[in-house]
Amino acid sequence: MRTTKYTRDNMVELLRQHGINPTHQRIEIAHALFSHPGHLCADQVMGITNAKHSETSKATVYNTLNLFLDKKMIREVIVDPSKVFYDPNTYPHHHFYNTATGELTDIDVEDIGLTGLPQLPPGLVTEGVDIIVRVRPSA
Amino acid sequence: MRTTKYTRDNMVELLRQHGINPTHQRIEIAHALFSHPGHLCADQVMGITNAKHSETSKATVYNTLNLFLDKKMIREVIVDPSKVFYDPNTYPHHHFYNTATGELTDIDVEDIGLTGLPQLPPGLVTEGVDIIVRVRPSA
DNA sequence: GTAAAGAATTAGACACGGTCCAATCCTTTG
DNA sequence: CAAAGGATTGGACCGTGTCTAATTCTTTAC
Ligand SMILES: [Mn+2]
Ligand SMILES: [Mn+2]
Ligand SMILES: [Zn+2]
Ligand SMILES: [Zn+2]
Repeated sequence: MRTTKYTRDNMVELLRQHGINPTHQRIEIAHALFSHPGHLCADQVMGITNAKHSETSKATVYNTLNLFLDKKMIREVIVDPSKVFYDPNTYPHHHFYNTATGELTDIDVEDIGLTGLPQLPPGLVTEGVDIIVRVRPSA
Repeated sequence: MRTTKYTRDNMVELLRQHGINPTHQRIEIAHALFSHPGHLCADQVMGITNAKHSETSKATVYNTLNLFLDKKMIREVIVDPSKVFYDPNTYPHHHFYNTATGELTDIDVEDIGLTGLPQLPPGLVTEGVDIIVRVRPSA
């Protein structure tokens, strides 16, 4: 569990740790992602970032999210055919996905045991394993 | 393992079994899905269906795929943020996803052991569990 | 401090998967 | 055959995401 305060200063630090030049917009976007409980889509990031003063364009939001992904400062979660979710938690973990509300919830990887994955064909390596438990309201 | 021959007649049968009125277009689309080794996207379905004589519109392709999903004659696989894959294999199974080529490969569910999923919050039921192993060429 | 170079941001056009709609066509039934 | 309901259709439309050329901001060089 992370217990850091998500101040602008800490965001600058975090960006530098990932080799990213901290600009106004990048700091704001990082802050939006890390200070909100996980799993925002680009749209929401833009909304939060521009809530007070509109200062970050759509192009920059996407540029920046893709830069963060590239530098592995965040990861993406693909569960909805119509949009990507961005996840500030890069520690290995899995997800519940509420298909009714669109809500994503983390599942700690410690709890999970996964066995019996077949051997990979030669010439391939595993990039990651995603487990998605699709859930919905019971009645 | 299914060993059926995917004749038009068998497609008609299959459609009826799922309570779907078998029309020309639906038979062709079902045939495209079931006679090709799994995991086509809408685009490919349309290409195959219209390969000889163009006779099925984009609207009908999407209508029909969504109808098949509704009736659980096929399932969808969401791994690529830009398009949905349609899977004629509705028997529970998981997937390798080659992020370089976009190729999807089935993993038999028999082989897999998965333990330690946390209790669901009350009022929720599990719809399904998807395990996606993302792989890429090794060097 | 100023000028030039490089990095980042921007508006808006664009691409593309997917949905919607009103018009047409097909099939069934009486 | 006529009427009704079901299915299909072209094309407009929508939302996410990318691209581009112009602008602005930051860094470096003098
Ligand atoms: Mn992307
Ligand atoms: Mn869909
Ligand atoms: Zn997460
Ligand atoms: Zn499959």
